[in-house]
Amino acid sequence: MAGKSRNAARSSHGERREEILAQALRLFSEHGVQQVSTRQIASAVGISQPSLYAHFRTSQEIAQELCVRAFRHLAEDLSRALAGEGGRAERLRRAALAYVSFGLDNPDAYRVAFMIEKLVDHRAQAEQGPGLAAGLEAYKLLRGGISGADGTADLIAQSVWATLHGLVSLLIARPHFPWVDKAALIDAHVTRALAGLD
Amino acid sequence: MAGKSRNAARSSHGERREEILAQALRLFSEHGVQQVSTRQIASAVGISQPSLYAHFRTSQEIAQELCVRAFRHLAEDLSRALAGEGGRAERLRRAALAYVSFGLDNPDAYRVAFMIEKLVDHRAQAEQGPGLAAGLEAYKLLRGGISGADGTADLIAQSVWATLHGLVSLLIARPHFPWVDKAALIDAHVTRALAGLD
DNA sequence: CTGATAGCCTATCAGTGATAGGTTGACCTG
DNA sequence: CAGGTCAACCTATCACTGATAGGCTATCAG
Repeated sequence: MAGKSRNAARSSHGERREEILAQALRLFSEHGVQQVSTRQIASAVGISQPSLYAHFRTSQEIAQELCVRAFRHLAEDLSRALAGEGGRAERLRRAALAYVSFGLDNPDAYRVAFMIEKLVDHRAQAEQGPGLAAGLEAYKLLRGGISGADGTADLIAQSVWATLHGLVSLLIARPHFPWVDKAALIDAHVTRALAGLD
Repeated sequence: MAGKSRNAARSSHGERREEILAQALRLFSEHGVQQVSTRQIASAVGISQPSLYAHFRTSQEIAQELCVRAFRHLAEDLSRALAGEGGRAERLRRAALAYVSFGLDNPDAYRVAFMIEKLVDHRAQAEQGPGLAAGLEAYKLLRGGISGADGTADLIAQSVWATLHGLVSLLIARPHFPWVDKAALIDAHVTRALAGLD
């Protein structure tokens, strides 16, 4: 019955943990999440590959933690946009643009949260937890900004969200598609996404 | 100059090739593309794992071939919807609904074509070829159905496409999100996607 | 029969995420 | 200071992944 609490470290104040996250973020941004191995991360940090598992239970947990932090950032952006001055339409538009900007500026986090199919099939539904939860937070803010209190707030919010997500995810996943001018596309798309919400 | 054409089989009329594709499609649907290994596919077909490489250059090529076929299917659906009877709005709506249905019915093909980041970074841009090409074909049909001939057809078409894609990809990637009634959501979303296209 | 070749096999590779179990060193308590 | 605890790290190793090398066999054209 010796100590089997080997991997139970997870001290949230660990500096090493932060260093791992920092290097992982850098490598993810450089080479894409899927192309980075645990050995690369460990090597960048200067430790052995198994040592990562003293700080994270699985390799996915690293990506997930980065994703959660990024989405906290998004939630702040949205809050700020929605709370600022201007009429409802103006604030909504600002929020929508913030959403798109966030996705394009944090493509890896965005992928982890909304574009990657986890092992959803057989595992518990809540398994994809952190990533989804962080995204849900952002969604709720959007819904709050939309709510016409007519009972269809969720339906409209989900449609608007899907509309914005569509452009972000396509621009991320297919950067070499013959897009029209991106700035004009984003502007027109956001306008169309929010049309008829009076 | 002895025969180095080991893996250069690729006889497009091979029955084995078809059998491999059929088993791969089944396994992909059951377990998800990412969770299926070449050994599983080979085992299901009844051959050894390396034998797959006599019919396909890489494992991705299998998924890509399935994806191309699925998108040929989508192009047919869209053509049929756009060519049928009814006014422009009615035909467009039918096409949009066909697009969404296709995505939800062929989530794996859809993922391969539009949701997965290939090794885009360092490789040639055209590397992601077949999947993108097949999807492009479908996009062109959509653009053709929209074209108001006012020069902004591409911008509008890309926005509409992104709008539809957004819902499809979110429903695929996040099946456990607390969605409102899906039929109602799809209906409302398509309506919003096509609003103001007169 | 001869030679080419399509299709398959076994053996093997490097690289992947993950686990097992031992070693070190800082810290706190008696 | 002695002894215990424990976080953090190591090496060795696992099962599995996609992919390659090279040899065997059956079929078919000449």
